[in-house]
Amino acid sequence: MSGRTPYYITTPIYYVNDAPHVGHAYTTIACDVMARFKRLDGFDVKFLTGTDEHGQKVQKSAEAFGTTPQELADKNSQNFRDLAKLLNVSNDDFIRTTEARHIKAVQFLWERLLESGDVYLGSYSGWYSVRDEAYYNEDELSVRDGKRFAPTGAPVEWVEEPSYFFRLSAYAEPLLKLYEEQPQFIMPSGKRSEVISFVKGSLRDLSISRTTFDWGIKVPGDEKHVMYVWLDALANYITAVGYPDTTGDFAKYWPADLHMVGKDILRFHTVYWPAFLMAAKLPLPRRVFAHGWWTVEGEKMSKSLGNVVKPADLIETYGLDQTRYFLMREIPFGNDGDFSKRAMAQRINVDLANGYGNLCQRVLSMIQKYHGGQLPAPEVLSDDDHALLNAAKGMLDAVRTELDVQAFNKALDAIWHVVDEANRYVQEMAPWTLSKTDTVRLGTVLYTLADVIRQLAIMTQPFMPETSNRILDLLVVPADQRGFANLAANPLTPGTILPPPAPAFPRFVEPEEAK
RNA sequence: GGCACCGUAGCUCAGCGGUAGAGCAGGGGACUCAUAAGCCCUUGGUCGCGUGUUCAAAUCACGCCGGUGCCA
Repeated sequence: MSGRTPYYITTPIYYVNDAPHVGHAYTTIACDVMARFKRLDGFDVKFLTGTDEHGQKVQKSAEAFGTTPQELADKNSQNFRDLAKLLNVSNDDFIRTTEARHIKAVQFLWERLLESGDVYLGSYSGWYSVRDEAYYNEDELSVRDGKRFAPTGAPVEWVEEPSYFFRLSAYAEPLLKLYEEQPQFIMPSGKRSEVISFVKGSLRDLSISRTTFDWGIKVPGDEKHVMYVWLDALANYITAVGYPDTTGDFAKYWPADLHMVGKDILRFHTVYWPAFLMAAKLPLPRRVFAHGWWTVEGEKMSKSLGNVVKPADLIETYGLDQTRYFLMREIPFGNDGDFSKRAMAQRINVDLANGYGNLCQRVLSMIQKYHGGQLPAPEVLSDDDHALLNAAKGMLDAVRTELDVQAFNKALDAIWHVVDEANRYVQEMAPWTLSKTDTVRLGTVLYTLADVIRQLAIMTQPFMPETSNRILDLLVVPADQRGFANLAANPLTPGTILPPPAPAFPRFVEPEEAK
């Protein structure tokens, strides 16, 4: 009885040569928020993440470590699996490009590309950067000390070898038509303009196989060649829904609703990938969203500066939900952002501890203090009560609208509007006075507040699952009544005995410098 | 070099033709349920510079300066 609408969302697959940093965490958390939101909103969600394991760079690293590429991949893939767990991410699958299911899918896809007539054997000569796993033109390079470097600063080497090519040049028109007809295929819109101008500037055919190393998926029927790592990698999105079997999960989930990517890999996802899919006669994903980068205290993150922020350290220092909240709230998704201790502490203290957390604490404490911990029953509702309840009622639509375009920060703004209204309501109703003058009215006020907190906690689940659930526990909301359908349908039951409250978000105090 | 985008309060940004806005930070006040939190009030900007269009310009056009991105 699955009448639920499917929703398929993916992170990029992370390259096993990298160590997990805050950028990986950011992408993954953003996807997790979307996935959790959609599930609570009644969708049948598939949320995929995983690792990209082939390529010359991995082979070289393995050689340098005196190990095999497979061993290196096994070890480092596990780091990303651990990261997902550490971040409390709710992915439904974790794909590795070295898995049999993927190799089978990619080889099948290759044959479809061959059939399309858009793959031909030629020979490639040009500059290649192993570090970037990308080809460059002569005029893009700079020369230092007699060596050539890509615009990214990565060294390049001259490669000359037989290679299969994909006739990407034939896809300029269809791609431009796609961008035109589906304006939200590439987001944010600034990135869309960049891709359009890139495609208009003429596309060259793409080399899609290599013969000078062998850590990759073999080209069917010509095993001297391994496939270009990006062709291999991009296909993970269809492997995970069962391709080449196009019934079952593929029929249900494909095309993907959202590929979330960092801005560095936008071109692969908005030019190469749709072109491959068109050639293979498969439906195209609905949206690719490119998010920005985080700097640290105003500086670019880099190994040489030694300022790379590790997710585990953030969680250790600030807490998991606090970190998730900060990353989603601090900047408009798509923009670059700056991570600073000051901004982090401010968000935690102002929004979480003083705003949301303290609201819960003061209300629940008053229920203990004035009502013996038993949830009061509401009597006649006043205009003030209705105003607050209506604000809460409006949250879901507002948040849904914002998350439909990945405006995580605006979604949180909308929720916090209600937090602020509720704190104001407490002040205006002054339950501490009512406790002496009008206990009937007191009961109504406290009940109203408790139910608004219930709705807030339901709404914050996608962003801060752990703490939200703790708040819902304090309100004794049954586990099966925490979906968005329960917002209006299942208000709190008067008379319920509530446990003694505990603060949801502690204030963050910078540890004293040890002297 | 070409094409985009950006330059608005100390900070981050919204507004994009009709008497300058929000959050945070700063200042003051009344309260006390609460995580010394919350609430109310408040200081603060010739909207990068210049010219033009218009009855009217942060808002449109052109030029310049400064910054960012993509491409070459």
